[in-house]
Amino acid sequence: MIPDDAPLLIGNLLLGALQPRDRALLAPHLEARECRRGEVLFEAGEDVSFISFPTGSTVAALVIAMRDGRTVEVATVGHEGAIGGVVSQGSLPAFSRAVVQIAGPVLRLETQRLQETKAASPALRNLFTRYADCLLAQVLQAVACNALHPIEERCARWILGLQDRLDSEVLPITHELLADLLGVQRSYLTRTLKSLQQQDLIQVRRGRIVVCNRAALEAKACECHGAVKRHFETVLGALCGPSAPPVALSPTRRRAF
Amino acid sequence: MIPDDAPLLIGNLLLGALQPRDRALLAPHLEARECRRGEVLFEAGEDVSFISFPTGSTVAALVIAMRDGRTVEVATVGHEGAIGGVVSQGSLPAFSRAVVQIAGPVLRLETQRLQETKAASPALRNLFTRYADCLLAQVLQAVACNALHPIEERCARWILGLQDRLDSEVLPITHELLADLLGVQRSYLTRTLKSLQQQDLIQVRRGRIVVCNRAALEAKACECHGAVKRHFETVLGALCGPSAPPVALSPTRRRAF
DNA sequence: CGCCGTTTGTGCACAATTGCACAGACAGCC
DNA sequence: GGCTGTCTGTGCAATTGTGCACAAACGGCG
Repeated sequence: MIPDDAPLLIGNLLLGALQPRDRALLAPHLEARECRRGEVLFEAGEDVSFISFPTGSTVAALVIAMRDGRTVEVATVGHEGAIGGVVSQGSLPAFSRAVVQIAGPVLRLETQRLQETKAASPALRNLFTRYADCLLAQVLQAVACNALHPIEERCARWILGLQDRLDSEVLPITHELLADLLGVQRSYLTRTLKSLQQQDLIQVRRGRIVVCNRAALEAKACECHGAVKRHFETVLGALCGPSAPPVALSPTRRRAF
Repeated sequence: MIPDDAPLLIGNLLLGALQPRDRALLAPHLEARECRRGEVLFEAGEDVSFISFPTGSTVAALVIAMRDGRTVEVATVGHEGAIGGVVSQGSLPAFSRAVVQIAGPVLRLETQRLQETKAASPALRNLFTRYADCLLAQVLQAVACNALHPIEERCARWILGLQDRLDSEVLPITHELLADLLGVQRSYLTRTLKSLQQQDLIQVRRGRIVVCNRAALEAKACECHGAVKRHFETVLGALCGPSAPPVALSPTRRRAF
């Protein structure tokens, strides 16, 4: 059992935004787990029995695999949200696989418990509905982004998104993995990263990417990152933003998600 | 006021799948409207005060516009679903624009009415949650599809989707419009359509596309169309499928959506 | 019938991206 | 300190898609 105000619990913005009373309803049922990179939270077609709340710098992703084996990330979730049955909320089969991309601590909750608690608390219901709306917005934007924007811009966008969630300049990811997530060819992605490096936006290291000029990277990225972030701020900002309980990160570096 | 069993009302699969009792809760608040092609149901950023149920062969789309003016369709909704606040369900700002693509009758309902009715009926809540899950699945698949599949396959997929909703071989759409929806160049789309025509899958006419070999078109299309359709059948099939009230279409030609 | 605006067809240069092959570099481990 | 497996860099041909210009075809309307 986790204390209501445990840092772990507050390390997820959704959970952190709850009133102490609502948080107390969930806390007894939350299970802390450490997830490794690559760990599959649920597989496409499976019933989703747990909802996971990444905390700290843990990041998970919804991934769709095609018959030919190629995969793409279709949604990313960090400590700003939750993964699994966010929309369906029942015992429906998952449409996509969920994979841990950046290892770290996660809080798990049985889907059914969440359902019960939602029934009991309008504020909690409201919060999750708002998050679902944001998740959908993120995915809608990704559809458009993949249709219209060249890889370099999408790559820059993706780096920004990961940095927001990690809150660090150093992103532990290989070209290979990033290429898979973007759904592009590894060798071309290497060239793209090198191009970004030549523009002094990032530095490419073995197994990691270092952001050295965030502002310029934002300028290089497509507008999609900003559009989604703005929606999060509009819809969840008052709840998870500045007025939310402080997170264990240096204040000047806190971001919306 | 619309009678509970009016053909118009049953012409939307979601409304048609409701128990007569639940349908009676909504019916008094439904407003029938005729929509023209191009009509904007709501604009991005606006609060969504109405939810619209396309009936018959009316088709609407969620569209995202980029700063440079280019647009893409990010979700399509026909008589299998509903558009507007399906997920957010509250008075949150819409993330994307909603546009009528194929003119026809639509039933409108104030978002707030739907909220009230949901509060009163678990079955209705369940149905809408299921639909929201399917909508999300459709969008997730579109993210992957746009990332991985060449235009010809996506084009074939799109044609199948429209045909499902229209239930006709003849699709009233111009190259120009279709290119906008897919987010590709008109001149290239013309070539793509011609290629599909040369394979005897479709016939290209001025202002319309005629499907002449559905099966072969399905083979040419990417797997995405099938994957989404399967999810609809799994999640909504028992409700909106064969066991649902008959729709005014010839039985052999009925499709899942 | 003939005109006119819209829609479609096509040519061409070139940019973006794939696909594949292979060399080199790094980091951890024994 | 050297081996080994993973990760990164790069060369090159082929394909896919863009961007633009302009001609041709169609169909409704007066």
